Amino acid sequence: MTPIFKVDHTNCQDCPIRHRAVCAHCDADELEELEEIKYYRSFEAGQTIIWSGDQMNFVGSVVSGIASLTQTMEDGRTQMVGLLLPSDFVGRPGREIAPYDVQATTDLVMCCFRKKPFEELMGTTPHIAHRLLQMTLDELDAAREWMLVLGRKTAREKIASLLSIIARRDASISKKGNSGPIVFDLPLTREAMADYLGLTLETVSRQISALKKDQVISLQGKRHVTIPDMGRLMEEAGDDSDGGFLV
Amino acid sequence: MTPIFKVDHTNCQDCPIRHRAVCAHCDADELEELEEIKYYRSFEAGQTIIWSGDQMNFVGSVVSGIASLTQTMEDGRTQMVGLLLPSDFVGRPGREIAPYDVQATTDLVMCCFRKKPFEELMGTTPHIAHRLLQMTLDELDAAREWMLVLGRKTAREKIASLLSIIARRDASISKKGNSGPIVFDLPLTREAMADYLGLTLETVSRQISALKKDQVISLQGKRHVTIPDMGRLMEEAGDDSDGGFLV
DNA sequence: CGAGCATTTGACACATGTCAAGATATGTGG
DNA sequence: CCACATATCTTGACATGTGTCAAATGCTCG
Repeated sequence: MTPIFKVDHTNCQDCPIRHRAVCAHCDADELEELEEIKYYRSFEAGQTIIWSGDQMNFVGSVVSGIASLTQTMEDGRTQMVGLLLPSDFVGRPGREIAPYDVQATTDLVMCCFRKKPFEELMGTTPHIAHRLLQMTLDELDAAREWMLVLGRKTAREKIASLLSIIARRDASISKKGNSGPIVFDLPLTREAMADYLGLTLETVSRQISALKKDQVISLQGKRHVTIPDMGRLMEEAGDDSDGGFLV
Repeated sequence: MTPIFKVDHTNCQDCPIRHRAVCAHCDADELEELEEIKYYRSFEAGQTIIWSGDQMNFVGSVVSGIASLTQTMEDGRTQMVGLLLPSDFVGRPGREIAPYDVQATTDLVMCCFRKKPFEELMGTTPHIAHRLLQMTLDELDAAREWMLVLGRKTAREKIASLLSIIARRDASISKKGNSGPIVFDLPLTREAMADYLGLTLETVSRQISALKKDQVISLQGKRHVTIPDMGRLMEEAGDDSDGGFLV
């Protein structure tokens, strides 16, 4: 059933996330140790990778595709609490039980490590532990940034915030000149966007239509977005338009 | 002006947060190194400890009292993104500029470390780095828990969630038998609660009145709260009442 | 070509925000 | 110790943004 997507590299040296993932700071020796406990897994869009409450017997990195972390209340209300992009880390060393659902939002490849050996490796290779601390602190900042969005922004600002985050990420990968229009594909359905933003999918749809009418964005099809003026979008997001963002 | 509150211990061995803070796993030698770069600072309720955008030249632990992290938009909307209790860590090794305001919500004592030496110590004493990773992962979980509150809960559920968090914390410190009424003082003004919950202070006030009318809570004065039935409160919070909480 | 999703749009309800007044605590100076 | 001044909190009336329910439209893929 599960299709195996191509992993077009075989060793860590050629890995596309080599310099950004949890293994970023590792030297050749350390990589060799990681190679021994790693394996690739592929998931198709929509598949659940880990169920909240499950035993977690691996941790790992997203190699390609997008995954989401979601929490669900008993009555079915759900909130996405994290969006995992290539190089992001999944799982928590030292914890047995998964606290959220992890789902593949798009087709996805993960580089997994068996949990026990990985935890042991953490103790002996400070480079891994240190990198994981950095990444966790970054995620904490991102989560707090998102708390402002959820708690204080209007629906329109929420949509603009989400679009500018995705646009910024795409820009940081494809390194275009930073003026001129930005173009990308939305990797999320309206429902996923709603779950991320704490809105309903109807409100998401309405606000996207409104932004389109006001020419803040334009759409080709449902998913292909063009942003003629990034500064304008960031104003709509309620952020400082001078983009004061520290990477 | 700034009153100096009593710090009734002089060395780390007698410190009330010795076994919970970033130094928890340190052995005697490591503590000695920390002693050399530490100093205490006191703040009175309402004082700002660090302004967003400021240079940060120290990191540290909350010894007593409560601090809050807040983000502010240009038009003045503010969202609290973290509540720091005794033993919680302030600041981020490897970062120059503070991303949020840090304020003393109550009178507060911090155990500060000069940033540079602390960062060096992190490199040489894995116990500190490891503990900081643990604590950061815990904070990340708390932040994500809070994203569900902000994004999906009603005003009444938000208030109940906040009360149950504070109640749970107080219970974990004062270790009462876990049935029977719980009593505590609210350390937050209605406005601070509103900023934490993404509400207005009027809505906070109304919902507290409503919970009081429905006998979920009772008040003696404005700040002194009694919870006759913790399970009931957690139902109101929309959480599983069987308290499925992993410490 | 038709079935099944994803998305858009409309009408209406309701929760929460806004603005304004009063009430209750808290502290200060006479 | 009292009286006033100030901050905090409560309550009311009304406005509005977002949710809910329902139907129509547009895609995608067998």
